[in-house]
Amino acid sequence: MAGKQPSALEDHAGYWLRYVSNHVSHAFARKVEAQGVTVAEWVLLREMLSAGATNPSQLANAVGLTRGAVSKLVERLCRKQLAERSSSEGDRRYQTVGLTTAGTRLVPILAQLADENDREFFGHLKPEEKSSLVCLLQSLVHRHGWKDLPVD
Amino acid sequence: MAGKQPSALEDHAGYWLRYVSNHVSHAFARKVEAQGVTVAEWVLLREMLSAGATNPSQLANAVGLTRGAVSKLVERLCRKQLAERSSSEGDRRYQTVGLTTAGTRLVPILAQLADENDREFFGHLKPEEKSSLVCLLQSLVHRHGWKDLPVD
DNA sequence: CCGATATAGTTTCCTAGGAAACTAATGGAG
DNA sequence: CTCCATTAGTTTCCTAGGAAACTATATCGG
Repeated sequence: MAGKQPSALEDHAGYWLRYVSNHVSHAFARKVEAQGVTVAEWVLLREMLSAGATNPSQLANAVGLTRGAVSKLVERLCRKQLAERSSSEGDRRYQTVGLTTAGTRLVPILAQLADENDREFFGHLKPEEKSSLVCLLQSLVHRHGWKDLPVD
Repeated sequence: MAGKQPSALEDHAGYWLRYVSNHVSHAFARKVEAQGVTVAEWVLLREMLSAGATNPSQLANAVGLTRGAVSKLVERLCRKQLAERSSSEGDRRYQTVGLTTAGTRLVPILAQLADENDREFFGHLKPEEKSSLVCLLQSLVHRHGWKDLPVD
């Protein structure tokens, strides 16, 4: 008798993961929206602060977006005066993108919003609960050899 | 001296959550794609199996999508012969949508793919690790009073 | 009974990002 | 040197879903 019901949505850890992740991300999106940027833009801006001036391709690689997506994203950031492109003088196929002064000033503000968001949702956890959650997630990343940083 | 660096992406639990969630969901998306459906369609199909014949609005409510999105989704499912609409005889504003025979047959297959996906990513965890993860996530859902089921 | 309001579902418009075609520039083989 | 392959970045096309306008129906107050 193969009389088992098909499993329900909530029977899967992946369901709960996505459920919570979507809510947390959405809440963060609304926070950064107040600063006029999207989550993807925040990711790129933060990456640019770490990396210094880089190429779009390296950014794409670092954040797990396609070059096409990064191209559009960089364009948006430039229009918002948060980043600027400059053509490198050597190989003329390459560009260099870097933060503007305004961009550099904005990153810490966004970082604080990220901190707040994390506190809002995970702040009530005991330190060891939170760190075991993060460790578990990191171990999954490591175990499956994921290297990129998928924004979506 | 406010000499602290702005926090990095990886400093946030939300980052790891989204990172893992995106990968797990994406892997699942590729699995169900082989059956010709999307994740959102799976969610709706599974919901329709549980709920029996319902209205689009109730579905929208149950899965946390807008009515507009559900309208399009139902249309797609009908075109794929997995669901069918019928106008209820009472209030003519209401429709009833239900699974077709093909839809009913597909759900268990998709459920199995969901099971496999969960095993692939969480199967290596000790039972108590997995259940503490799920419990933690569920407690977040409860704590923040989230009621909907956001697909995206 | 009639007009105002509310509700179910649809449609239109918009944004985001992926895939893949395309452009420009480089480098390498002959 | 020339032609071809490769690489960086852009653009076009496509899909998905949200917001809000829109249509049709129903209900309620007078």
